[in-house]
Amino acid sequence: MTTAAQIPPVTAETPVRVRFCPSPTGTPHVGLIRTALFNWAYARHTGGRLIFRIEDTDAKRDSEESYLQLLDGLKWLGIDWDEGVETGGPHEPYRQSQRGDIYQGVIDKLVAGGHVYESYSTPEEVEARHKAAGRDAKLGYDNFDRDLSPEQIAAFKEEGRKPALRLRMPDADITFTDLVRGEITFKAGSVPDYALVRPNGAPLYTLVNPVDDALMGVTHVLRGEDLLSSTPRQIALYQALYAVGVAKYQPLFGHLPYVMGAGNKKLSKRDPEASLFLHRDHGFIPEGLLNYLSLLGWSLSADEDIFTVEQLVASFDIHDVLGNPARFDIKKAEAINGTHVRMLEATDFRNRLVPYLRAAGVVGDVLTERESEILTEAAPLVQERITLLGEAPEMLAFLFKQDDAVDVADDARKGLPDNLTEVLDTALAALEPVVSWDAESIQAALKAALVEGLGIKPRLAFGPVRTAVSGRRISPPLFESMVILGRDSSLARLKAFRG
RNA sequence: GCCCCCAUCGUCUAGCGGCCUAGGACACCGCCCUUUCACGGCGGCGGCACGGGUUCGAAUCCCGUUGGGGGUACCA
Repeated sequence: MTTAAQIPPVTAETPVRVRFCPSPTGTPHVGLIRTALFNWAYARHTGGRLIFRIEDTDAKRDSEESYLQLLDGLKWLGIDWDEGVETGGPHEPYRQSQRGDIYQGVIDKLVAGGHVYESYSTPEEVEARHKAAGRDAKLGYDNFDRDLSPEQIAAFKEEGRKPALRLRMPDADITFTDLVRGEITFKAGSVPDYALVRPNGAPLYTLVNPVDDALMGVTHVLRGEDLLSSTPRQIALYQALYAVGVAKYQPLFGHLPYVMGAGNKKLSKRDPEASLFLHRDHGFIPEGLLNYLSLLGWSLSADEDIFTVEQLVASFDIHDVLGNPARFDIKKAEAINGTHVRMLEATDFRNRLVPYLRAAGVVGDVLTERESEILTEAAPLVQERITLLGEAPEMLAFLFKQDDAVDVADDARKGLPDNLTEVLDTALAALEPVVSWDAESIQAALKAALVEGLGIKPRLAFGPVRTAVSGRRISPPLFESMVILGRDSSLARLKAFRG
């Protein structure tokens, strides 16, 4: 721009202040979380501060429930903030719905400084003018009210009309260097004057978002690509805010690529894959989800896909973020989660299973001593077999059931051999004299009797035993499972299954 | 219509002029390990959208085309 009284830019020496400022509408979306994560990682990487602000200026769409979910989600993931709702800070309040007086003060200054003007045109009138002139109605506002004469204004007032307030866009190209995309120029005249305040006096997002960023001293605006085209308007506003003493400097902008769903569409809130809590319910762990989300537009190195949040923080730089949209691939997300599940320390893993077992009704609200013991012994058996914690209940349920309550799955029953009774009888006879009830002894006894004695293949020999004990075709390692169940339970299940 | 963004295996990406007969991961397909299922190991399949430049040399720089996406609100 060529305007005089340039607003100073943020420099490398300016302490980093980033913000995450969602609107509390609906349940947390993975794209939103990725934005929060990158802001957080950049703040932590640079030793800067993260501000958490709530943009609830649309009473019709915002909800308290959604606000609470945002807090819940961030807390679960370990994304914390230095200033903002709940924690407070030097720029309170952090909910825009409570900042009306502040905005009014800024509006007054903008009006007094002549940066905004009254606009009496209704959207319908603008559209009608475009049509009358043979232009596309989609052109947007036509700057009609920019130079209204005092007489015209008086006439509108006479009619009882109330004006919206619009920012006068400078008549010059607007260029800025996007932190992820590089230099971007919007040609002069391509952005019409836009509304900052509704005719009823209510401030719009277009005003309050930059105003709060300015007031809170935000240095790096890292947000979704969908806001890229509103950046020239914000830069123009910043000039005005600087002129009236509200802004100290011009922040840097970085527009993060979209998180796409299947096909070529942005992952929508309707899409189940977009729901943070659905992923949590399925058994994603924070480590795994954060790792995967980081990979959407960023990478640690050429050949490492698995890393911790500490590594993310140590290496994350907004300048390394890619500009192209990334597809959310649930398969890869799960694979990465699985790797993190396996990296968990055994006790930690065991404890994280509890809520999932509880939700599935496998254990009660409070673990009994026996349940706790079973879980401790069984958890290591499934840690390498699941990618999502939610897979554990189905795999472990049989260990917590009464011997007469084991249900047999259809596919398990279908795979049974013709000589089922013979196999079970032989297994029973081999197991009864086993003195030391440990995995090695059980395996040795069964192998000798079935594989060597009966001459059948291991998978055919152990399959019936597995089904009798667990009711499943697939289970944690059989012998270890029988150890956990104990001799009495194991034999009782074999007998019961034989009928 | 106008404005803006994006373009390497199916997907996420490494690559920032010679190290590239393009590397890794997920997915997929084989084989090995194996009491099921996994895990793990080994191997395979598969890509620089197209066309012009610039250069001794281009996936890398420039222009164009095509394709995709977003914006064009008195929503955020």
